[in-house]
Amino acid sequence: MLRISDFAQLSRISPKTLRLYDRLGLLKPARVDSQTGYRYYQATQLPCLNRILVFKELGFSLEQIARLLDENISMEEIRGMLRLKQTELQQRLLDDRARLLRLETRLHEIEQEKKMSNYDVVLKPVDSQWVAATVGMIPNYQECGPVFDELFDRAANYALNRGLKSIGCGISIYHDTKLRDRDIPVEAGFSIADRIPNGDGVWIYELPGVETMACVVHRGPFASLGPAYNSLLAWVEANQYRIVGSTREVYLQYDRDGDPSEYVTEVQVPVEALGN
Amino acid sequence: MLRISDFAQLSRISPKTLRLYDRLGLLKPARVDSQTGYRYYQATQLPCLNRILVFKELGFSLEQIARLLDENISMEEIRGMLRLKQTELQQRLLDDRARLLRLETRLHEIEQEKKMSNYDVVLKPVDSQWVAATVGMIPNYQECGPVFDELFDRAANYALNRGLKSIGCGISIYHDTKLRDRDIPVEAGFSIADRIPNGDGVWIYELPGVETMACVVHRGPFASLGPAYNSLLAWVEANQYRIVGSTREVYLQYDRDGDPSEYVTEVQVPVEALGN
DNA sequence: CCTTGACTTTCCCCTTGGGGCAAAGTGTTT
DNA sequence: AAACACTTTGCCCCAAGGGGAAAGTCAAGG
Repeated sequence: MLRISDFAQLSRISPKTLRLYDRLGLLKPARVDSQTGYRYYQATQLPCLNRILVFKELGFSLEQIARLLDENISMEEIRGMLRLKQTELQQRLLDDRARLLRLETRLHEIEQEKKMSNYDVVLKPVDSQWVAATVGMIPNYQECGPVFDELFDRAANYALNRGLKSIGCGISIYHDTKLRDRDIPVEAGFSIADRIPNGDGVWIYELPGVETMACVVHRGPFASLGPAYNSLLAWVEANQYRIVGSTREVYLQYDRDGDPSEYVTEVQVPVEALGN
Repeated sequence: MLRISDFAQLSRISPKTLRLYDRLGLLKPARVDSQTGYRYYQATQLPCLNRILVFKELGFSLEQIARLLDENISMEEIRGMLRLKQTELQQRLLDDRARLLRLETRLHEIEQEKKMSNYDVVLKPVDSQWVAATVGMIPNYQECGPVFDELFDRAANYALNRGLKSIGCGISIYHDTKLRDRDIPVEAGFSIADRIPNGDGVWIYELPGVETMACVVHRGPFASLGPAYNSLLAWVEANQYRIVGSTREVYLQYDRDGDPSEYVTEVQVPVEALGN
């Protein structure tokens, strides 16, 4: 009969941990002195402990291990749990590889430019939302202000006249950004909470959600959005994603008569992981 | 000015989490009403939050992120932290790959044999230890009992006559196991707590520790050690390790006149990861 | 036989990054 | 003025133990 610290030394598991395993029912001591509460173990319990350690090393929680050690468990169920853990591990490998790539991209950037980019690209899902949108065409990216003003005004006036008490953020959508850099078709509109009918060249529809949207937030006038786009697109390429939809701009903070340096705009582009 | 849940919706971060970041100094609200304690945020704080999210996604702790966002941090220090995280991630990738391999090995075993092996192989470091050992030669693995008995007796008697109050586990070491299966040179001895001089063909020396020892525990008579060896060696090969030292047997529970089915023996083989 | 030191027990608090819930206070709308 | 949505702080919870305290237990030395 071994005392707890002897068994601990034999197995290289701390007494604290052995007490925990006792409490959780993973490994009961061979005998517990009912007078003193002292735990006594036997060397024959080492194989059982080793099985616990193997499962732990494979990434199972102590609760799952308790299930795996249960007498009444079928081989089928064990296999199922292993399979589940397998796909879980595979997923984590993929995630970690992507993470490492992002980290190395950032390291490169720091080492090349001696500073950190002003833009941080995040991936997030975007929910679908109802919008009141107008459609137009801008001549190019420099002279689009007046066109947008008119499009947004039309959408806003229509929605408010139709009884909406408030409208959400302004949103614009650029289609075909790759094929042309002039005479670009755009949508401009607002997210809305309540549904109203179409009319006056204003379409009410549900802008679909996007599972993975690469986003960057820009602060300042629209004329300085260029670097934000550059950062976003460089990130997408460096981290092995592919653009799978239309670019959006969300005007989080905007006041036509306010200080442009206070504008806050989120640029969003739907992406999909390239590699596997 | 946005209330906490508005800002939460904008950033897809829960109010709870925003409060936590406030408390940890990661992201203070633009204004806190001193009367009510209400937190008010501004859209211009989104870039800062996004930087936090990026670092979090890279695997940094909130405490580390607080350091990374500190104004007084140098580019050098940031680079250092990123580099550290990089090697950490690389190591985790290696570990996870090994883990996955072990898991798949086990799954294969279950699917082939419809049951789990009786032996669980664990990796652990083994410390160096002082031993009192004798050297001998066994004709083969079947008829080694008498030789071992004599070798162990000699070592034990010598140690006890030299004043040692107690001796530790019996240990035997097999050299050259690959080159021959008969006339095998072996060492047999005991771990000891105090150092005594050599003599009578008994060597006192420090058995070196092993960084990574693949171990399996067998319960039962020595004659049935074969399957334990088979499991251990099969595991080493399937999981891409290489044997880098002499096999050891540690007799954790042994009584020459006791019931052999109660014997507990640990078979140890020093290994090293093959792949990289 | 007694003391001493090593060991063991239980109990409580701590770690990360929040989630859940309760009570009490605020803000906006009808 | 009441109703309802929102916010605040505070407390407990998760996993797998680590650290330490107070009290009890064991074996060896004097």
